[in-house]
Amino acid sequence: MDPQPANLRDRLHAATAQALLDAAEKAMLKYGYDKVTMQQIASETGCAPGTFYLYFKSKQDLFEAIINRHMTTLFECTRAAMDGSDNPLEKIRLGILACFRFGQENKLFFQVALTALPMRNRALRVKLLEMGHTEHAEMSRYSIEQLRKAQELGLVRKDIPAETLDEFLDVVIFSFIEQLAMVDPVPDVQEKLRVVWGLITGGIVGGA
Amino acid sequence: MDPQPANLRDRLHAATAQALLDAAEKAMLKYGYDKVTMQQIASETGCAPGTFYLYFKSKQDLFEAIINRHMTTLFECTRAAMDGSDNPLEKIRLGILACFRFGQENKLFFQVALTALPMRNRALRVKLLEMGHTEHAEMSRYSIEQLRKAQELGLVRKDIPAETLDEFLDVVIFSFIEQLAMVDPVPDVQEKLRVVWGLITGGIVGGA
Amino acid sequence: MDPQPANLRDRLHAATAQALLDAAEKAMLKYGYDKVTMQQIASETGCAPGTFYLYFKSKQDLFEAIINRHMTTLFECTRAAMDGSDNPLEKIRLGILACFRFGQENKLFFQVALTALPMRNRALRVKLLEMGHTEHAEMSRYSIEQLRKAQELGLVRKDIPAETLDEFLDVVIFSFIEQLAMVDPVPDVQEKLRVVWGLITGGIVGGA
Amino acid sequence: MDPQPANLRDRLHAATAQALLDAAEKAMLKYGYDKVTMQQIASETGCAPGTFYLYFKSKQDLFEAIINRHMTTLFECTRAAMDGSDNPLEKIRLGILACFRFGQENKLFFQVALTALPMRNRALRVKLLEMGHTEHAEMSRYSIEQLRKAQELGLVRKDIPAETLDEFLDVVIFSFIEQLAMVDPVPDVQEKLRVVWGLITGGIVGGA
DNA sequence: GATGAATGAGCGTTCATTCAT
DNA sequence: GATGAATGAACGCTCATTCAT
Repeated sequence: MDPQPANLRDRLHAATAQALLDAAEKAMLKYGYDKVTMQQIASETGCAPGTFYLYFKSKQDLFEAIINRHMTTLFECTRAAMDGSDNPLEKIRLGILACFRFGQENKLFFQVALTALPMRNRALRVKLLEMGHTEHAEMSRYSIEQLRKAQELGLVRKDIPAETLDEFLDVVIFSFIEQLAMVDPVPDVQEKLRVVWGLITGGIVGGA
Repeated sequence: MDPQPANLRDRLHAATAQALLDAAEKAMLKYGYDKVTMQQIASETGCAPGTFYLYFKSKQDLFEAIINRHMTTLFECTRAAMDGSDNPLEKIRLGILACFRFGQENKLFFQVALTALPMRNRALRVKLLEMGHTEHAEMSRYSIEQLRKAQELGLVRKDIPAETLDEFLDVVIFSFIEQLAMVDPVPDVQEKLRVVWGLITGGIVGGA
Repeated sequence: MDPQPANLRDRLHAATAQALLDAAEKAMLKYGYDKVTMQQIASETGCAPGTFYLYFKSKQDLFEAIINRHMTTLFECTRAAMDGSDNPLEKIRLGILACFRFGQENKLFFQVALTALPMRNRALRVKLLEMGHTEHAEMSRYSIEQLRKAQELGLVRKDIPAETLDEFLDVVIFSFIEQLAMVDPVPDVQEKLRVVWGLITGGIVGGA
Repeated sequence: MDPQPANLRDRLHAATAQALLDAAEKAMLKYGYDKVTMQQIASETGCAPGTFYLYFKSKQDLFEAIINRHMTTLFECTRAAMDGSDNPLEKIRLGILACFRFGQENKLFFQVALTALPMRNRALRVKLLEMGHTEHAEMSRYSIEQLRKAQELGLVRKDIPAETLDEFLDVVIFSFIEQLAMVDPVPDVQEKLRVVWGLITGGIVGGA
């Protein structure tokens, strides 16, 4: 993300912040955002409560830093995956696969995020924008663009606007990520995608 | 639910509890679960904070009673709506329509519930079970039964188990209820259902 | 001060507030404003920390209530005393005597106030005005008026403006009150006044 | 005070301490004693917070060192000024003039000192003694001696003990210094002294 | 049953001070 | 000697809950 930090001091600062973030994330996961106290986080992290305030200006700020970190990564992964094909519908499929993989690899994170944020779709978008995230909006724009192209190519139905289709995708994907995050043991992601993609493309009536 | 309360005392107790619930709900809606204090709820209700503790054992309990009441109503409405047809697929469609209507008519409730509860699908189910709700499970059972019948009649694809289809429905429906709750002004429910039902049945590829 | 409180509840509330004020004052006296903590005040008062926040909105507010109470009383006593004569110079003398008496009878209060407030004269006036006190300003106005009358009657020197004379009085009186507050055992107030009045009227050169 | 520091090391130490004191003073003046934090002082000084603890054992100690420095200077100036005449009353007048000048030239310092210390007269004396200051006591002794001489020469009234007269002077002078410190723009010191000296010598009744 | 004043544990946050480097 | 990241005790304040009336 920041490949050349200005100098040694800044690099150390950033590294410590990351370490604290890792530890805080774990603690928040254990108890949930509202329930966990700064003293608990500190004591589980093995440092003093004051220490966090050298790196994050409040409990809320600490939490947002955790969210930010993952969201940025998620959007980067997804975007990279979508570049794996030129076919717009296949781009969408690859993006979803990336999201599922990410969800599976970051189960704990989602477990917290899902309980701490008003994480329903609409609310989440608003929240992310408030937190200065533009990635999600960009992501949506790109996704809608692909859907439109797919419509032009006759790969996707044209009687529903691309924006509505995107919303539908958002909803379904997000819910399945949640499922991956909450279910233990981890299900087979490829298999899961096969089913979800089947439902997304064919609905519950039309089938293979 | 309890058509014959044991005696006058119990009947009075239940009536008062309902009145308190009405008032508390309004107050919680106004400020949100975490933000509102018991003194605020009491003062808006026009009674003393202590009074609530004669009817509910904690703030959390009070909140859950509010959720319960609506959930029960929601399940009753949905079930009643599904009886409007003998065709299993049409039963599902009518059920969804009922859910949408309910969501639209109880926007405020959902706005609170969605921010106060870990309301994602899986989490919600767990929560509802913890809270002693069996309705949702029963609902699912009934819904799965209809889906299976629809599969047998060739109305619904057979390559995906009815349980998975139900989960898919759950996810999509819940998300659209959220959308109805969060969006202002209230969208046209019939039109919304047409789109969602189109996506549910036909997916994003096959069209009408 | 408030001879007919609206009703029983308000009367009880006011009485409790006064009792808490008494206790808090004692505790603040013991440790000083900055040093004393709300828990200390509470524990010395024999109540819980939260209780104070039912009557005063912050530590600062509690402190100001203590100051206000005494300042109001002080100004009332002084004013009443000044009515004891028609001669403007004698009015001034009687006012000073009242201040001294008050200072002597409220030693503890002054000991706190003098350490907690930026109690130097100028700063004090500003502070009192910020706190919504107009009494001191009114007092000054009345005092200056008397000095002007005394000047007209040839009782007081005319080469210095009445405002400057008043400032001089303020300074000297306040310092002597401090002396009375800080010295133990309590000196003879009448004797003290005799000396101070001698200095005020005659300076260090002219004598009786 | 310490004209021959034992050795180079001590001399360096003392020099550094002075430099830190200069910087800390500026920072304290900027924010006030209670408000300013050690990190602020350090960052404005351009050194690390820890550094101060090599020279001063606490924040309080640092503050007292600042006070001490000024007090010592004040007493030296005053004493020097008093040597400007052989007439004991004129000595007093010259001393007061020196105090006023000093107050005027060190407005910022007094502004801090007056809000940070329990600066009323008595309290200040006690404080200064606690801090190891003997200068003020010496000053008083010298001042009282002059007053006594003036009494013997018939220059000053004899019905009031020299100690009481000195206290009176202290009070009046201190208050006028405060006035000089708090008022902006700086008043004419000579004119101020004329008025104060008039009041000190002649009181409010006898005049020029 | 209803009250509401009182409770007090526990919160997020600050900042003078320390000590390993 | 100088550093500054880390400390952690202590702060003012909140609010779900209780219980004497």
